[in-house]
Amino acid sequence: MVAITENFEPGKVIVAGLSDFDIAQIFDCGQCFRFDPDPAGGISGVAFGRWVRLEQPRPDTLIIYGAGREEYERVWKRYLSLDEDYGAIKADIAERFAPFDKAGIINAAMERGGGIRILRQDPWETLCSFIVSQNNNIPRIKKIIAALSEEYGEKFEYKSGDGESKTFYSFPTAEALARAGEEALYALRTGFRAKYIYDAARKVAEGELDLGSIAKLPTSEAAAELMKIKGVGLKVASCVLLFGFGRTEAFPVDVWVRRVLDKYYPDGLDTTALGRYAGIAQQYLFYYERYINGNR
DNA sequence: GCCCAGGCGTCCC
DNA sequence: GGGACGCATGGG
Repeated sequence: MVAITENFEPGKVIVAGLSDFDIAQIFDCGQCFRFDPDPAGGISGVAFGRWVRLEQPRPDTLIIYGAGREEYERVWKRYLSLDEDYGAIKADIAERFAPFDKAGIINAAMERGGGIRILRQDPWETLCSFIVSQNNNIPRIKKIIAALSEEYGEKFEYKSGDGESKTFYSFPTAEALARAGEEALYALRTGFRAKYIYDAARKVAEGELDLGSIAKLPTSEAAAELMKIKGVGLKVASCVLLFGFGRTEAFPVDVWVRRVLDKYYPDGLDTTALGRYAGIAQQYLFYYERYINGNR
């Protein structure tokens, strides 16, 4: 069911009629590193240089603090994939998996992580985030992304009508990171990834790689372009395509998904036959194995 | 202390 | 094309 927006106030948006939507799952399933539980309630964070706090008082209702109606329609609706019919998407996934999945693992995964939505994040930020993610753990990935933003992003002050205020930083541009230089990036405890972040920043800043053009390429060609960056292999490229370019067919295989494939699909799962929502299915499986079966 | 993390580049077969 | 290994750092 597509979201129905029933009430808007300045600086606050209420979205009702939701299904297949759970902010806790969306922001704690390893796709986004800039949102965290907020002391005032719910979850808050930064995207596209804007700060918002999200609350979900009931399963079918979302409150967005820090955005007005126009901004919701232009930014957050798309970011949160509230313009997608996840009921239909799940039905498509179940059908595609049926030949491979006698045990019904995908159905269990869709049950447990049923509120996940694939965010449509900024491609550049997503690229840097998943470069940082390699051989790294999520708390530390978050710390590094925050450090990059505080050091080289733009500083903003958010103030609501009722006294809520927040200082936040946008994610730095490619130009800003290229200007900073590799050594400065290394100084932020990025480790061996500093040269990778720098290479990405330099290529994008100098126009050697145009993310806008990549957005128009077929998925496999787009992946090949992204993999020209040092430190970007198939897995990182797939994550960037899925979480940053809205390519829901991209199917990242990391250690957890590898485990899922070996464990539940020993006879093989043809990941190229899973359709245009394969990446969303991948995210249900990732969440299921890591957060439900795994011990974190 | 130890193992491991949403991998990748490099070397070697 | 595939398997072993090193990599910076810090979370659990």
